Amino acid sequence: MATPQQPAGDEAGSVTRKSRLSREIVLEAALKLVDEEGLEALTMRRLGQALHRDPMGLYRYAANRAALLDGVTELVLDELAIFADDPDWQGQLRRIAHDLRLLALRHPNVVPLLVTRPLSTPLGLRPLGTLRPLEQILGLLIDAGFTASDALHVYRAYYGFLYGHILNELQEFIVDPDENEALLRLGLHRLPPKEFPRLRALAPALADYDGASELDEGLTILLSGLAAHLSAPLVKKG
Amino acid sequence: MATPQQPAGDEAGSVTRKSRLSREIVLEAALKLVDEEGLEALTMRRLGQALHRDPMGLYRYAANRAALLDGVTELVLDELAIFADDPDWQGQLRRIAHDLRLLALRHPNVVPLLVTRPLSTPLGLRPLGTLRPLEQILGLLIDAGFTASDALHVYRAYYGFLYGHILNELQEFIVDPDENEALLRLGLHRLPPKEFPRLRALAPALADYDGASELDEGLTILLSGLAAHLSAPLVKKG
DNA sequence: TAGGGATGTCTACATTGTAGATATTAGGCG
DNA sequence: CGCCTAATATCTACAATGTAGACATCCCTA
Repeated sequence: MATPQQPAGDEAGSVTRKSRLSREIVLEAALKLVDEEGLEALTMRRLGQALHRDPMGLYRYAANRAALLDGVTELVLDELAIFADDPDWQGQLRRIAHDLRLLALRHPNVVPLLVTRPLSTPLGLRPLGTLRPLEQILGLLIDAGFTASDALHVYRAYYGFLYGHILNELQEFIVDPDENEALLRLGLHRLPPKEFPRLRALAPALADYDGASELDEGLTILLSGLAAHLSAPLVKKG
Repeated sequence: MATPQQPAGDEAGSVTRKSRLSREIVLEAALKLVDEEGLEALTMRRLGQALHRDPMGLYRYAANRAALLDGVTELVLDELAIFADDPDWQGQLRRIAHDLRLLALRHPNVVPLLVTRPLSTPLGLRPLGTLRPLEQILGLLIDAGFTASDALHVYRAYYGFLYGHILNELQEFIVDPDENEALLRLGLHRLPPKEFPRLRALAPALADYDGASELDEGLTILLSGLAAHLSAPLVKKG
């Protein structure tokens, strides 16, 4: 009578009688696995054993592995909150950018999915969760006074820059944080000095990358430039 | 005696006696495979059979599959020519950007590698071929009068934007080019109208994406903004 | 002509995604 | 209360992958 749901067919004694699964639970377990052990650790069998389930059962919640990956990206993007009614579009875009940056830093192993999956899925067939930010930002810009097609231009430049920045920042990677010489810390000592003089000389600058402010400066340039070149609404700051 | 090199142990008669391999030949075959059939078609066995060789032999030219992928990205980036002595840095960066864009359009299946591989390899350990553009652009900017650390800032903003644009452009994908209604062409008809009104309304604008000019406009904004915010050299146009 | 390092080939194995058959459960109707 | 049906869970099996390790063969040099 320990497990009220089960009529004692399963005698083996492995106690964990599992509560009903759901797509959300599965995806969250998948995300956890990716966060902790990387993308290639997310296999059906590993995920199954993380959930104490038969791997085959997971196919009820994701048609195949690709769909599972899509689900994970969707789950991550859901963490991004967009308030489409803020009239300060520049401020709003700035906030979103920083939010997405932090999200990427929190889930670095998911970033390849974020940038890669859409490349193999036509716009109209993507998971809705990944299209929602696009729709919402378009709404934000249109509400702020942009033409629909100008809104699209702004969105493209903005999102392009944002994703590019995130990729850049995640790439500049510290090999050995214990080392205090910048050249060594970044592994740049391997590079032939003749061929890569400036890269090597820039080691210290590379080593202290302030991603947030670098992103912010770029955004300032880009957003004000966009505002100037297009049918810019007047609003600027709260 | 048909095959002079072989002392008649191999009787089966498959005639093609293969000329000596080289890393370049292997990588070029790999690139061809990726271009024609996509990334996941690049397996050791498929590549082996494309070269009429035993798959195991390929491990002499690439330590493992990951190294093979790195080699392919290196090969592709080698197509990019950078002339570090041009004093018109803006013009030069513009040209490079368009070159890289075209390169990406020519090898769309390689783009995931371009943006993804560096994420799993620390800067100092990357294939030299992928670091060369960075070094050269730094040289270009420094020669044009930028501080070394300003050059790095410019590079980051520039390359970030460029990669972002390329990703963006490759993502906006036509599902059914035969269809002449934009909504259908992009597969957007699947989206619930209530939730995605602007995206659906923008279908025509999405359908004719002029990547080159979109890239160019973004660059104009970004480069002139960067020049204004930093220790900008005076030179502008040839 | 003999040796030896480089190069090529074969077999084998662990791991993956996933199809398909089979067992087990839960709920509705007599 | 008991059976039938559909959902759900589990097992077995298979083809494909990367790659280790043993073996065979080549070709150049001495």
